[in-house]
Amino acid sequence: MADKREHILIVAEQLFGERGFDGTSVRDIAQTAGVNLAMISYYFGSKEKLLEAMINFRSEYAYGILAELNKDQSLSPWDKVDRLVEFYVDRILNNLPFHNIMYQESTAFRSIDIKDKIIDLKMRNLDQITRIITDGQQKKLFRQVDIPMTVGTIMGTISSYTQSRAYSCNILAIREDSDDEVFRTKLSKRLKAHLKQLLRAHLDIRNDTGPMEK
Amino acid sequence: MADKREHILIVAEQLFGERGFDGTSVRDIAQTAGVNLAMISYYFGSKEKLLEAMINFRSEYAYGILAELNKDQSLSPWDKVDRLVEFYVDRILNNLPFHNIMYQESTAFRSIDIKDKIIDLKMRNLDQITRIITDGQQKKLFRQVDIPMTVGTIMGTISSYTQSRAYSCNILAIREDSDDEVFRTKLSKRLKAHLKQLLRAHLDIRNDTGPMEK
DNA sequence: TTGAATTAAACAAACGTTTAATTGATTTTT
DNA sequence: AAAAATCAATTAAACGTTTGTTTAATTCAA
Repeated sequence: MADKREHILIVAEQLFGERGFDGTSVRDIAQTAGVNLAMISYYFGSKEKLLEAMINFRSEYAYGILAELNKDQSLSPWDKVDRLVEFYVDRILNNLPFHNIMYQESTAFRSIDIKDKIIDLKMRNLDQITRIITDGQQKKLFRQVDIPMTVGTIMGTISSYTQSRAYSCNILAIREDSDDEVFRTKLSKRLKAHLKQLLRAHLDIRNDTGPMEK
Repeated sequence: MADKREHILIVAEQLFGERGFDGTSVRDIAQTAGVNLAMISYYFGSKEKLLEAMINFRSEYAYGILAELNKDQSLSPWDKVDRLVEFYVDRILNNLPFHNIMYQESTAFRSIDIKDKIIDLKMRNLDQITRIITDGQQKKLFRQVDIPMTVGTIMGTISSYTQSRAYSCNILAIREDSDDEVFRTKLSKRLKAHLKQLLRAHLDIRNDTGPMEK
């Protein structure tokens, strides 16, 4: 085992993601990770600090890519939106356990530290997406929309299908015990296609609301 | 206290909604409800069956209204979509604790009974909304969209803002300790406006995707 | 030999649930 | 009408686990 500390983090991520923070005991983690119970206190101090360490561990890598997307001058705003959708769907689907934890922990307020970290993460997301959309607006391609709500739509749509595997499999018309890869592939395609179509219509300046046909 | 059993259910709903199922002890519930600890086993059998009873208790009332909306012949599909948005935003915002529980419990699989109940609830929602949208499609007002994904968008957008009060208050530009009513009113307005605008663009047959301006 | 890594064992507290006794009102019997 | 019986409602206490954390001893490499 190369890095025992990291190994514990990954095992804990899996379990927290499946059973929730309160639904997972430190004994569960220790046993699954194949380490002694006391090692968790030894490395992290407490169960709660383990969660905090996990958020730090996973947050770092997420920042770079979106910022890069924004810098790329060669991409049109429309291309950027498509890339954005692909980026988020891929990132969430490839990190389902962690996403589930963030998802659950943003409701529960475990500690001020953790709460602030999660809000910080969300704010950065919002900030990056805001730049992409305002850029499109300045170039007269996108219409005026409620940007924070639009971000909620993107994240919320994805979450609503990562949250309940049973329901999702039902919709995707695959067996509930299907391979994880099959599940992700099917869901990824479906989500990306939907979100792209949705955002094209939502953002396009030519779709600014005229009178409705009755 | 008129109906002690119901009173326990309501208190438990509050606590589960705030702290999660695993984060709430039966002693918490008993103390907050002002009843003896043993009464919870006496009335419900177990903590898990209390949750099940709660889902039954809350599920019943939800069905009627949407079905009625579908029957109403005088409303155009566009009107129905607007009503739909208003119905869902209101219902969720007026039942935040229960919504949070459903939200959390659809990830955790507490028991097969509970899982099935939640899926059943979701399926009924999907079914009702499907009727509204296919109706609009048959009348050549709505274009072809991925209906289950669109439902996910509606529910997910709302959830993404009911899930984390701290973040939402940040976006709504109100203080985090604002009155509950203030929070709901502001969020309701914002969500309804956004979702209506979004769905108008998304569903309108005139917005069927032509080539994008570059 | 020093100090970090690892262990089994123990800790007190909290957990969900059960027990056995008691209350209080309603029904049945005298 | 009074007494007895019945049964659901309620209680304090205890049950056996499980919880997160700590201790003190031991291993192991530097």
